[in-house]
Amino acid sequence: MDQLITGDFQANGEAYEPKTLVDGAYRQLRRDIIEGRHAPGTKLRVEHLKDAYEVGAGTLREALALLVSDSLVVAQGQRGFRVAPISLADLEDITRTRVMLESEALRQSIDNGDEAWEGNLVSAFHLLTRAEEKLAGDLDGSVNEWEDRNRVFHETLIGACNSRWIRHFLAILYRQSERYRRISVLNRPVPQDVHEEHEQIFKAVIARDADEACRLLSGHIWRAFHTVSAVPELALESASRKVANGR
Amino acid sequence: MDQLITGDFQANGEAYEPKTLVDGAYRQLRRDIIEGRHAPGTKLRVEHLKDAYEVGAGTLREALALLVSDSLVVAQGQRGFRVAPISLADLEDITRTRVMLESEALRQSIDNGDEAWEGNLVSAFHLLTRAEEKLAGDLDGSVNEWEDRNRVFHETLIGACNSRWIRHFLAILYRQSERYRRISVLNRPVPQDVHEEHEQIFKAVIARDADEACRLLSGHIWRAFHTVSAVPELALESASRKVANGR
DNA sequence: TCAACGTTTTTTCTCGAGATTTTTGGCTTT
DNA sequence: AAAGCCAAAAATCTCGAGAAAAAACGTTGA
Repeated sequence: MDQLITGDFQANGEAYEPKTLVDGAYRQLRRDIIEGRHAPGTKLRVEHLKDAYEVGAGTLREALALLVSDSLVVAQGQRGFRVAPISLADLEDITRTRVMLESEALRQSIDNGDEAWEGNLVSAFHLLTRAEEKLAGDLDGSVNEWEDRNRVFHETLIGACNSRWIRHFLAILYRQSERYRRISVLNRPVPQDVHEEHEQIFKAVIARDADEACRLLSGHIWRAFHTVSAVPELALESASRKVANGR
Repeated sequence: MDQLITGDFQANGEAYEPKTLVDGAYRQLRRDIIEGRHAPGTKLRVEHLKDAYEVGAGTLREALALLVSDSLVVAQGQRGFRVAPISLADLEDITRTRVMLESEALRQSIDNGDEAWEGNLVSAFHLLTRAEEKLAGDLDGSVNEWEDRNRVFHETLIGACNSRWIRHFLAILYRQSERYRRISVLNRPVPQDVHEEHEQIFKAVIARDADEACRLLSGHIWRAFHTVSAVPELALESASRKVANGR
């Protein structure tokens, strides 16, 4: 299978070697936006960024256009690109929509999943558990590892869902969520309870109890929302203010 | 409010004046793909298309990148762009996902909608009815008008849904559906029953009967799926074959 | 002090040409 | 005849410079 340039999750977690400069710039930019190095609402000036990412202006423009796919960047005709703004209302919308889609996807996954899928899930859960242990041990740089494995775990949960469109939309929403979560993680580390939540979800899925699994998953996603919304509004407010100022 | 370049529906149905060449090429290309002038699976050669759309190569590339947002175009690293392929399985997935999202959206819309929204809906239904009369009269060029007004009607139905993300996803799915519908319309005109279905949905919504409205809407969308799937598979098959051939 | 206006500066948008990769087509060999 | 290989052709990808638009800034006048 060819390498398609899309925002979807990759089937395997292997390292991805960008085939073109556009693709490389696209991935770097996406990462920098999600991890907050480009603050929400700020302008993305091509002249400035092309040096930072070491590509031509046209190349960078194309990468930015691709990022519009993921709703991480918005384009305003004749006035350039800017990082998609954030707000608490938006996060609530993301959360609600994600709960709806992810519940449906999990249900389908539990229905369709074979033993190979179960195996993948066991593996993903194990790796996530290890990452959570390291996180408690407060090792530096383990946050990125946790983020990766958390993503893979959620991705694997719905991996046997046979609706490509639901998975596509969830990939977009997950990235959006990650952006908000990164902000809240700066102030407060991942709570202890999260591991227990993951474990409960894992057990319910293995037991093929769809109702219980969806109930737990919904609670899990909503709890993440409340964690972020409890963060001093400064982060969200300042972002909005930048947008209001228009620069 | 500024003009954002996104694939979402516009709030008003007014004519849109493209602000940049990229934007213009994007809209023209989108239309040509949806209406089947670029067959599913075919390669989109920049060298060839830049003349047809009268823009530079870089500009066209950027427009193509924007079309990836809508999943109407897929990019393969180092091997250019091509029109997103179609298949019956894909249409079924689109339909199922759309039913789920559109039901939820309609429910929210019925809950939230004020009288202004009701007014818009009455207007949209009236215009659609007129278009359907013309269609029965077999006037040429009325298909495009019907498509427009059908889109506006569905758009208005969920217009009072306050989830921006659901509306965003539905806009994408609607465009995909339209693509399939255009193929089936070539062989068979819009069935008579469709008008009656629209009327029933309209009445249920005005009566604020969410359950009944969703039931009717789901049936309506699924019926469209069955209409397309009844079409001689030739259109879908040939498209798939082109993809398999890789050119 | 404030508002309006015209100039300067910055930034976006666009194009054409060159380098790299993929694809095509023909040729040889088994 | 089929498979493999090499050269030619086409297409993609990339860059830098120039035109058009928007934003910033200082000046003038009330």
